[in-house]
Amino acid sequence: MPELPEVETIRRGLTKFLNGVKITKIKILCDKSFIGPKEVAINQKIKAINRRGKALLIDLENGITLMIHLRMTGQLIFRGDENFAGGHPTDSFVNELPDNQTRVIIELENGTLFFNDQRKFGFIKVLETVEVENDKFIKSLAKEPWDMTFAEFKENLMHHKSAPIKATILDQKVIAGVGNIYADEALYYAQIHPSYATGMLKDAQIEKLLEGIRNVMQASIDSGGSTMKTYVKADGTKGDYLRLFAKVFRREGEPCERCGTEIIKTRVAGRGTHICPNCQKEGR
DNA sequence: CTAGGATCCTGTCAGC
DNA sequence: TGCTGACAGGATCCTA
Repeated sequence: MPELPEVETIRRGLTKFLNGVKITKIKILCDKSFIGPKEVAINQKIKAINRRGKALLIDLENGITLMIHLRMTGQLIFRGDENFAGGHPTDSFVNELPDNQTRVIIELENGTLFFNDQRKFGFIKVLETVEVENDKFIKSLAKEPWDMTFAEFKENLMHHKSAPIKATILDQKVIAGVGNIYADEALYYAQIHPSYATGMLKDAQIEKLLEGIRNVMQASIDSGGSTMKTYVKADGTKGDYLRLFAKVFRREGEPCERCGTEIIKTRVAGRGTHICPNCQKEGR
């Protein structure tokens, strides 16, 4: 999924259910999915839940932090008096758990948190809270979109002058939290072709792109991200949270909201890419 | 140093 | 039906 808005949505949701709650047991079903000694987290209360880029950081009272990265297919599903689910949206949000994609089970005083991950790219990692900032991934992460100035963004971009702009903004060292959905959405917003060479961008385009990244992510957070609520609507039918804010992502064949031209799907930087071929012309 | 491709892993879907 | 290859909301490692 799990790009910045989805992780932020999970952070907010889990904070509501897990803050101040004690972890009683951790069951690891897939060794690859849990890095470090689980014992240090047992019988510890959750003190705070933070986020950096796409990484979720669960701080415990004893100075331990559980860093969770969902990568492509991770999901966190809480079952208790109330239920909450976020991450890669699949039927596991509502199915009986554990299921065949459950990798770690964290039992708490007030319920159970399931870490599900079809492709096993994601992980939970045990760190000392004071060492989080020295973690290789966290350390190399650029600033959050809302903390980054135009000048910083431009400087980071210009380390990749010949790369396609889409590849550049997917680089977490350039700006934190952008993934395949928001890259496409932000480039559509700024009317820049994803293949355009980064070094060719004008200041006005860079400005618009940063604005686009912020706006599309904020719109997703405001719409509730990919949660159980957006996955299953109140009447029990399935929703699609992408439709709440996405203008191009998975909308190939539909008319562009701005000009009516049919949105197409293509391939840039090795990733599926959605554009309006009229609003985002090659070579600009 | 950057750029681009392969790689980790499992499941699904389109096309024979 | 059964097989095959492509692809998937991410990041790292390897090579040029």
